[in-house]
This record gives sequence, C-alpha cells and structure tokens, in this order.
Amino acid sequence: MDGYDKHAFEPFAVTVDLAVFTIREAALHVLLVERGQEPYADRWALPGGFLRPDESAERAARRELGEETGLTDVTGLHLEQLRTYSEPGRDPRMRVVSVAFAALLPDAPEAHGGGDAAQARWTRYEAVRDLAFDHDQILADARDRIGAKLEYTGLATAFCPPEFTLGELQQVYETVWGTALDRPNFRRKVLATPGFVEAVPGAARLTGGRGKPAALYRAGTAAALHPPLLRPAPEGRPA
Amino acid sequence: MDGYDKHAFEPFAVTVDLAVFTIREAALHVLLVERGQEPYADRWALPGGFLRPDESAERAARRELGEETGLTDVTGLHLEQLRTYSEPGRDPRMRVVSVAFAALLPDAPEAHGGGDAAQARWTRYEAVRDLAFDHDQILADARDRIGAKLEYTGLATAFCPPEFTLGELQQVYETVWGTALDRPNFRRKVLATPGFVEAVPGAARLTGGRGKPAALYRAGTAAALHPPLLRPAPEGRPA
DNA sequence: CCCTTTAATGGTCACACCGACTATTAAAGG
DNA sequence: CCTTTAATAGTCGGTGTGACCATTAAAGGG
Repeated sequence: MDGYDKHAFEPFAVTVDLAVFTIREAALHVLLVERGQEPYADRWALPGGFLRPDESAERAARRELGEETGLTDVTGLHLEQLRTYSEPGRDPRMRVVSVAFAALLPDAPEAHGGGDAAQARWTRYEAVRDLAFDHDQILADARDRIGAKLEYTGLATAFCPPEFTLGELQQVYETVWGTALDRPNFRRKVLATPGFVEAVPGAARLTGGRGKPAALYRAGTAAALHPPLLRPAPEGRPA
Repeated sequence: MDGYDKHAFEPFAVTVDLAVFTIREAALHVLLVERGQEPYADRWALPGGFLRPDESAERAARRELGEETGLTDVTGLHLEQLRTYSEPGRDPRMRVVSVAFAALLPDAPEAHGGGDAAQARWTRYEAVRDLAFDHDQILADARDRIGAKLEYTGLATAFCPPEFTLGELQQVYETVWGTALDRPNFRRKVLATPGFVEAVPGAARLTGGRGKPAALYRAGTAAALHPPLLRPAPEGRPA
C-alpha cells in the first residue's frame, strides 16, 4: 500500500457505523436512529458518523456511541471492529467508505435522543427491516459475528452487568443463538472452562429472584475459551 | 452513520494492504515489496495501493494482488478482509485509512516484479521485521486470524492446489500453527467432519512420493467445520 | 403456616470424540 | 531383495457432553 506513485489518489469520505446490541426481555435488541435529512430521510439507520481529522475509527465509534446512547461512561463497553463497507454505490451522493463496529451493552438505558439523530430507539432484532443504506447487511453481518464469537470467546459477559448469575449468562447464549440450553450442562461447561468466569467472593443474589438464590460471578480474564462452548449442531447429525 | 449534518466531513485517502501468504518448503512465506520512494524508501512493505474511484476495497485488493504477484488468474484465490487501520499518525504525510486483506495462495509463483513496487519477494514469515508503516502489526494480525480460522473453517484448503493429499493438508496446519500433529488422528478428524474434503473419484498420487501413494481430495463445500478442528491447548492443562 | 411454584445446584450414565500408540500396506531407492 | 518412507488401519483409555433425575432454597398464595 501507500505507493503514491502510479495512480493519483482519490479522496473519500470515511464514516463509522455501529451495530449496538443489548438483551432486553429475553430478546436481542438493536439501537436505531431515525434520519433527519436526505438521503433516506425519516428512515431508520444504524448510529454512526464521520471520522474527525484526528481520531481513529475506534475512537470515532466510541464517541458516537456515547453521543447516540446518552451513556455517560462508554469506556468499559465492548466495541469491536467488524469490517469495512466500500461498495461504490452504497451512498447515493458520494463515495463513502464506512468502518462498521459492533457494540455490546449490559443493560439498556431506556431513553436516548442525543447526537445527530432525530431520535433513537431500541428495536427487537427480528423486527428490523428496510434500514437506510446497506445497514440491513451490516446488521446481519454483525449478528452473525456475535453469534460465532460466543462460541470461542468470553464475549457473552459483555452483555452482562459487572456481576451476574449463570442464569443471566445462559440467557445471553439462548437469546443470541435462538436455542434453549440445558441448565446443568451449561453450568458445568462454563465452570470447567478456565478463565471464563470467576466467583464473587461471598455473595449471592436473593431479593429479586423467584427461586433459589443464584451465586454471582464476574467476567474472567481468558480471551479465548478452551475448550470452546459450541452451539448445538444446526441439524443433519447430532453433535 | 452518513449523517452529513453536524460536522463537515474530511476527505481521507483510502488504500488496501495485502498480507499474501503461501506455504513453501514447509514454512509460511509472505509476499513483500520493496518501496521505491519516500516515505520508507527502500524499506519492505506489504503490497497494496489506492482505491480507485469506482471500485470496492475487495476489487482493489484483487487487482493489486494480480499486479504485484504477476498471477494471471486471481479469481479463485482466497481473499478475506481483516480489519481497517485508521490511526491518525500511521502515514507521515497525510491521513490514510487502509483496509487490510489476507490472501492465501496454494503454490508460490516464483518470480514477480510487476506493479508499482520496485521488486517483490517471498520471505519467510519468521524473518520479516521492520516493515514500512504499521505493516508489522497488520501482518501479525493477519497471521493470528489465519491461525484461528483454520480451527473452525475449511480455510486450510485455500493453501492447497485443487487436488491435494491429506498429508499436504496436514502440512498446512502444522506450518501455520507451528505444532506437529498425529497423522492418523488428523486423518480421522478431517474425514469425520462433513463437508471439509471430498475424495477425488478414482485417483491416487504415485510418482512424486517416496512412500505409499496417497489418495487425492478436493475442498468440500462446508463453510464452517462441525465439529471444529481445535489446535492443541497452548499449555496449562492438556485438552 | 403449609404447600405449591420456581429456579439454582448437584449428580448419574452412556456415548462420542480425542490423544497416544501399534500394526499393516505400498510405493521408491540402493 | 531389503531398507526406507509415508499412507492407511485399528486399538484403548480418558474426557467432554447430552439427556436425564434429584435436591435445595427461595417467593407466593391459600
């Protein structure tokens, strides 16, 4: 790269787009904003915006995340670059190259509205359709990536608050994968994977629960899960 | 994204960078080009170049791949987007955002030299150091990604010619992972994974080999490996 | 206050898979 | 013809996993 010789370089606009996920009411939700102006005025879209002259795409993504969600502290949130979308026709007015990110939030701060967007809203993933630009594609890619990374990384803890129960963690897997998991087996597997979660010294959750109080855990330090927590075989032959 | 409202957008130069891998003499090799001009003149770098006005990053990457390797047909080669590097200081002269790709070649077309670069050369991965820009980082990221994807996709076949033996396939894993694998076990695992490889109807390789002739296989159709072919546990506890 | 409901936790059992190993087969080379 | 080399076949024990069943500890209702 960076051979500035043979062909003159063309200037491009560079943006970031964010697929912000959270789990609410046992369903996967996505943060959408309503566009205020053309193109795609009044259509829903993923939050995002232009790169500023002196920030990286990662910094821009985190800044936009704060602006659009109204969260005061976005430092601890999981933010992950997905891929870059650069098809020539993806923006009707000019050449825009967009770096897409996925963000995972534990709880869902209810109201939002700050930032550029006219308004922002959490929407059930299944109900999302006809987004502006190629955002349907970006969102689908993001969801695939998240689902796959649950298998071999501790990413699921990014959907949980700092201290969580194994039941909540299992909820994350079941919601993202769309499958039910056996609770004792899930527990055994998670606890057998070193570095996935670690027990909170001397606590148990009591008040809210309906049944037996559950022990609390924190996210572990392992980047990769060994062995991985594989999702049930799609079909064909049982794993 | 794509809210052109609040902040004026800044123009950026957009490039693609390619980490082109092949396996030669049982060692991982990378294609490097020597830069002809400043910055980093006479330093080695990853091949790449500017996006043209009407092509996507994917198209630009494939075009550059053809230009720099001298390959006549780059349609079948595995090309995969890694991530985008956008740190403000990564190019000393101006703001350049670069979309990085990994490419995998089966054989190694010996000589090259076309394209922008002064010259191009295959280099052992271990011997690579002090590349221009942030290319050391890009290359390391690419290698990590390739190694990880061998586990849960059929990517390894992209290093092999259209018809290959299981021994060659095992070579790929051993070379990229840097570990020795048990041959009967590897064979059993590969053949037990549906869609990974399929036998060539009625052929066996004879002439070149020193021992018993090996059966030939083609790449299968499965995108993901179920179950995955996990690499030996790094350490700690045996898997 | 007791009994039901709910959910977490504990445990069993059989099977599949996997690593480590040994054995056999089929070529090339001297 | 014997040795070397590499592919292929098969065995065996340990472990992880799915499918279950059992127990515990809370909340809620009559």
